[in-house]
Parts: sequence; structure tokens; C-alpha cells
Amino acid sequence: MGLRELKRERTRRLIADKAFELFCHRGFGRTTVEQIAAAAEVGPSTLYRYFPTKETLVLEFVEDCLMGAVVWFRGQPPVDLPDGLQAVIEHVLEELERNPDRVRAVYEMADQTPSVSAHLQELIWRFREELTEELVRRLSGPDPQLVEFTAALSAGSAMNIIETVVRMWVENPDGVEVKELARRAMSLLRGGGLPAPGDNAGHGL
Amino acid sequence: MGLRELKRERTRRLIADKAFELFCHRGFGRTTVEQIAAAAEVGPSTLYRYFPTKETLVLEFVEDCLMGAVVWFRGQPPVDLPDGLQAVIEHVLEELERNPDRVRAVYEMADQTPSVSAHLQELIWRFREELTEELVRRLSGPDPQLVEFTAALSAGSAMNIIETVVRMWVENPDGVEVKELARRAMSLLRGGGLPAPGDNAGHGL
DNA sequence: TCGATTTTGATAGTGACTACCATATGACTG
DNA sequence: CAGTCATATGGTAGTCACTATCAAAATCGA
Repeated sequence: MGLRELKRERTRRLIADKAFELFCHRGFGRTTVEQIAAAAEVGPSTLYRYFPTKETLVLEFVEDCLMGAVVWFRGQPPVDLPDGLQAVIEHVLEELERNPDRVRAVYEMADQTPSVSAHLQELIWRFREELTEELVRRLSGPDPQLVEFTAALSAGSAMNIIETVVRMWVENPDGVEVKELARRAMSLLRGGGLPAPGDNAGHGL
Repeated sequence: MGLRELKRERTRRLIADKAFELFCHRGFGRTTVEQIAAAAEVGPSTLYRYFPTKETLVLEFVEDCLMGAVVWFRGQPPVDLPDGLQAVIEHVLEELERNPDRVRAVYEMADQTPSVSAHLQELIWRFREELTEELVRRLSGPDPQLVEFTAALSAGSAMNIIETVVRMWVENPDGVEVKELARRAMSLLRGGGLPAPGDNAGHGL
């Protein structure tokens, strides 16, 4: 629209990029907000108007991937529940795979800095909440509590699969094919959250 | 043991209790660490020696329940994977149900304060990590990557069920029976993370 | 009781974050 | 183009969580 929105987006991107740059170079803990503001050539108060906390500067990309997938799913036509979950999972993974370095950097910072890890996990749970809400909207059933329950568990399964696949991918970038892992996870999800009775069950514990 | 360990545990409990009291009375954000230290009649530095962050003062109880269940499970004899997960889930839920008010208070604070929510979610993920580690130790298989994958997904399913049940219980304390919800979740887990094909599948989405 | 170890409390300091205000800048009207 | 309004910005001052350090006090072993 106007020139205002343009500059807003521009400075927002500038701040986030400079922040990520500094975080990768000096580490999250060794970088002060003041330094980021100086690098982006804005005042600290301006920075805080765009990003409420230091952690959001790190997690914006992941947040866009997760929440974007929910928004995308909201616009999709009705499908079966397993198909819908699979679609959401694949959508998220494809978006994340678009910037492998950024994903790895985020998880690295989360491993080193507890507060980043905490905010990352909270972001993932918020994704589950949003997805649950959408599933409830789509599901129908006589018992509303059962619908809520099923939706929450299903969304949680999707979250679970995404986190597991991404975590294994991050920890072993070259030895793991996201597509292959996702495919295995899909079959586990469809057959059940656990190894199916006739499959690889019977594992002694 | 000695008098030292005794006093240590005593002051630790004292600080945590006074903190929880103040949090419930004035709210998490309106209570300063200095006030907590004063209420427990210790210096702020002493408080920080026992609790690294303000949030840990809120979450100690939940952490004990979750991590205690993993430790308990570690001492259990080998069982089938679904049975083991069910046992862990029930153990956690029973421990949480022992102090309903405390659980509700924690979730209330988490809903009001983002940082508390973030640390709660991170705690839950740490529970998943610990459980995954124990499952890997117990599981056997030719492909170590598949073992890791199965363990992580299974532990995630347990985490998912616990969080879903507890959340519904907290949001509707009188209308939800934890035992009943847990039973439904168990059958969902055993039959699959999603409604089984012959059960309540076919929901339009 | 004496010496070694641990626990405590106080002090000073860093840095994230907030509230507030004066200024500047893009947007709309005559 | 001039004037006016809404919004964005930067600076200041302040709160509070948290850290580092160190001397004093409490506890333990002999």
C-alpha cells in the first residue's frame, strides 16, 4: 500500500537479518539488543516495537513456517483426517527444507540457550493449538468433548512427527532424508502412533 | 544424613512454598524475587543458588512429577512398548492428580505469563527426551536409526496424551474425569494415534 | 576445640524490557 | 502547495531478573 507499510516491512526485515547475522557470529548470549539496534541503525525502542523479545528475533522464520502451514490448511478443501494431517506435515517440512541453514542455526541456538529452547517449544505448542482449532472446526460429531479430544490428539501427533523428523534431520544433516523419514512417520501415523501389532511390535522393553 | 542436607532441603522447600504463595496471591508478574527472598527470610543470592530462574519456582512440582515418572519407569521390569507407555502415562497422571490445585495454579500462570508457558513447554519436551532415552535403552532392533525414531515417536505420543488429558482436565475441572479420558487416550494410542479405520474414522474434514 | 569446607548475604554490575515524551515523517485535506 | 493529523522514531530514565565476587558465618571432621 502506502510508503509507510513498505518501510515498516523493510526495517523489520533489516532488524531480523542483522540480528540473525550477529547471533550466528557471536552467539545469542554474547549479542546485546543494543548491538543489534546499532547494526540495523535504529534505536532500541524501535526494535522493541517490532519484536517484543530477543527470542522472537531468532524464531520468526520457524513461526512463519508453522503458522503459515495452518493458514494454508485453512484454505484447503475438506479431506479425510489422516490425509489432512499428512498434508500439513508435508507442507511444514517443505517450508523448513527451503532454508536448511536457518533451521540448523535455530536448533543450535536452542541447544545452547535455554530461553531460546523454551520459546521454541512454546511456539511448537502454539502450532498445535492453532491446528487443533482448525481440526475442531472441520470435524463433526455428536460429542463435542470427544471432537475436541480427537482434534487435540491428532494435532499433537502431527506436531510430534514434525518435531521428531526435524530433530533427527538437524542432528544428522547428511545421513537423513527428510522425505524418507516423513514417509515412515506417515505410515506410523496411519497405522497408529506405535508400531502396529503385525508390524514391528513385540519389541521387548 | 548430616544437618547440612537437612537444612538445605528445608530452606529449599521454604523458598518454593513462599514463592508459590506470593505468586497465587499477587500474580507471577507482580511478585519480585526480592519479595520472595524476604518472605523466606533469605538473601536473594541464596535464592538463586537453589533456583536458577524465577520460573523454576513455579514448575518444580510438575518437573518432579514428570521426571519422577521416568526414574520410576527406569526401575520397572521389561514390558511391551504399549504397556510401558500406558504405565508411564498413568503414573504421571496419578502424581499430578495428587495436587489438583497446584496443577491448576501452574496452568493458570502459564496462560497469563508467556515466559512461564515457555518454560512449561520446554519441561514437557525434556520429559519426552528423557523418556526417549529410556525407550532406546530398552528397545532392540537391527537399525539403530529406526530404534531412535520409534522411541522418539512413542515418547512423543505419551507426552501428547498427557498434555491433552491434563489440559482438558484443567480447563474443565468438574466435567472431566482424568481416568476416563486417560482410558480413551490409551485405546487411541493402542489402536493408533488417530481414530482407527473401523472405529470413528471417516470424519469429514 | 581447631581447622577445613560449605553455606550465606551483601555489594556492585550487566542487560532485557517498559513507560514516557519530544520530534520527525509520511498521509490526507483545503 | 500549505496545513493538519496520525503514526513512527529516538532518547531518557527506570525496574527487575540475573551474575560475579568476596567476606563472614555455620557445619563438619578430627
